[in-house]
Amino acid sequence: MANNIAPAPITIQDVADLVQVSPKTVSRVINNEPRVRPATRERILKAIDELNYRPNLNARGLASNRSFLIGLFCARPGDYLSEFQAGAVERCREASLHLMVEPWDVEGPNIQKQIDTLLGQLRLEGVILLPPLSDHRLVLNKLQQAAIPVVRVAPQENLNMAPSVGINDYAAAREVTAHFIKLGHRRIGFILGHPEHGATQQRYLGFVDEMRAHQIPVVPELVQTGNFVFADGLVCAERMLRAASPPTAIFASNDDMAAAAISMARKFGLDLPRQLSVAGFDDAPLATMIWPELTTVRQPVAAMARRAADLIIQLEPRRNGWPERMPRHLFDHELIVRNSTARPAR
Amino acid sequence: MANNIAPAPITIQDVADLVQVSPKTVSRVINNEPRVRPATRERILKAIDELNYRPNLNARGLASNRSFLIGLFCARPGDYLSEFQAGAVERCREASLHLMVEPWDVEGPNIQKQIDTLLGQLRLEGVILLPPLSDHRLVLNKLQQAAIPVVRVAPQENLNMAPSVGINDYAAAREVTAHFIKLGHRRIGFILGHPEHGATQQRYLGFVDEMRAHQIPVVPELVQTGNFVFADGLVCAERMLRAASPPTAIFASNDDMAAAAISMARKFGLDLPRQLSVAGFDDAPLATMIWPELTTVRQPVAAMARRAADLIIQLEPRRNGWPERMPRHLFDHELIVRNSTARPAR
DNA sequence: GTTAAAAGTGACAGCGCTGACATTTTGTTC
DNA sequence: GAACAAAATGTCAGCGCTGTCACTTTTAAC
Repeated sequence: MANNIAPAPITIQDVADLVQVSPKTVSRVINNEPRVRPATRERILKAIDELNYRPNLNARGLASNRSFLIGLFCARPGDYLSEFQAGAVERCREASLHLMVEPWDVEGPNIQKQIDTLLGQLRLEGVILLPPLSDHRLVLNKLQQAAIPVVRVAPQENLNMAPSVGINDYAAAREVTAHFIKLGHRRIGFILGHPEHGATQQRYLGFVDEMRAHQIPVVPELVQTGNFVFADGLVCAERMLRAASPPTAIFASNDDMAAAAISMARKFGLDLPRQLSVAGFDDAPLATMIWPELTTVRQPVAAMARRAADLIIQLEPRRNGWPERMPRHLFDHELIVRNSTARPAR
Repeated sequence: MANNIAPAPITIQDVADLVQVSPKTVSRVINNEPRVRPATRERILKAIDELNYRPNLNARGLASNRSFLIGLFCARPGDYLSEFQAGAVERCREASLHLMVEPWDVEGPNIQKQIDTLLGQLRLEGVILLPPLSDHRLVLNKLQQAAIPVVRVAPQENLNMAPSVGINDYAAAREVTAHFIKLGHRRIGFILGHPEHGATQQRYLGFVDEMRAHQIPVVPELVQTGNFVFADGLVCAERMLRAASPPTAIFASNDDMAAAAISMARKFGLDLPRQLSVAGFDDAPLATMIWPELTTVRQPVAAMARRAADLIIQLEPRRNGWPERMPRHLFDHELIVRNSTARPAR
């Protein structure tokens, strides 16, 4: 194997020498500081390009006590993560930051240790918290103590601890419910998500309120709790379908569980969507991979991710303190009607 | 908002002072170097723990010209990525390294720039290449020039440029094909994956060879190329089903496309699996979320990821040069038979 | 007990950059 | 064209750690 010698790395001094200025001036250009004559800036930029100079992040970080790292904390990987990640990375790049993804074991006892290590070693410049971490008190407190900018994604409570991004889950859930009702459904089942997940409460609330608004009773038997995973959806759906008076429609808190409901309905030999309408939430890729295709709610995940990263980047410069108000950035959702929902059979 | 003062960070000097040794000795302990009296090591370890000292990565990196960063390069996020990521991160943590995920635009013209930035700025200590990047000459060359350890995941060609992890796609594909044949299928369609993706060739070869071994002709009309995505699967399946003499079975190179084949078959009003058997590859979560559930091949993705990270870590210490032989780490796959495959209708 | 080798420890410079502050240059005003 | 302010640039130390090499102590050998 060839044993290529690493070429002598180019330093800020090399650039300074070439342009005949002090390293400090080059530094100013790199960091986009003002007070550099446009002509000088031009020459330096040119030299940087010519020499193909790349500042050493370690040196930069050591001298300025930065890390150029933003964390994306999440409980477990999933589709949502992938998409979110892509959006966040993109934005980070523009600010020449880097994104590191740290899957966490939320349940485990060593979350404390994990957080200490990450904050101590990495000195992250900001952290994006995906649910259910968005509402994890311990994590939030630690982060606040360390004075690290945080953005919470789809948080449950409005803790006024950090800005957040999300959609109006409540309104979206009302829309889906209204869609069912308009089709003529009255016995509507609901599958709740993970109890600690931000969206869970809001989506359920939206469902209940819309039902109430139409004076339709919410039957306890037809409200089941899943964990946002397919397997749980199966169980929940089965319970409902076995009920003395089964639902004509099921509203699941996410697409995985909705797919499970469809799968279970098929096992019960139901004709879909005639005998059972199902709606999900998220518009995951899965939604159009099953038959019938899912009626669901689309979230602009990538846009939300970009904003989240952006907020960190914006927040970051003023190290001392959060803005007084904690803005909740709400994005527009979209009800996507496909053929998993239809008028109920007579 | 509370404006917590960042506590004065603890440095190596603090530890040294407490134990009454030189910083260098503490450094030796941190880096697991030999030539430290066990008793001294003990005392230092204790002090580190007491003070809750965390070495500053930037300083460490600057002084020793390291970065403690491993890259995971991928073309676009997906389920496979999530799972892989989790496995790799886990292993990296054990070696107190960090994983950063960099989604790349493979097609784009600026891949060159991206790579330069990443290597120049981040000075990654190693890179794991996910397909189709595993076979990307430009990327591989750059990485080799920079003398950065690389592990290729599921590579197409055995370039002898870096160790790799993967399964025996060829053998697995033969097994799936044999399964079809044993059930009594003769007209079997095949949906190829992304042409640059490592597994594509091998899987197709396995299919062809097994067909040949049974003297069953491979009908050109029934071999279609997709891109590993659902939408392409639809198109490929439609073409086959429209053929003068349509297949009784379709073998798709991955689960997404298999799901598409099922979806399309349904649109043709076929009774599944009686009138059409379908098999996929990967055992994605999707495989059990559709009906009928997919017969497919399971890869031990998480284990492969761990190994990949491990290889980087192993490779890393001896900076000068690759091992002579480029080991291909092959993992055991598993044929998972579910109900998407059955005897063909008479 | 002497001696050489090996093991253990320390002194010190410097990695590449930026913060704080000093100095020089330019622009503006009368 | 002085006098001053503002803008532009430079000087220099030091961020926290490790590499190198020098030094001291222990061990082993005779």
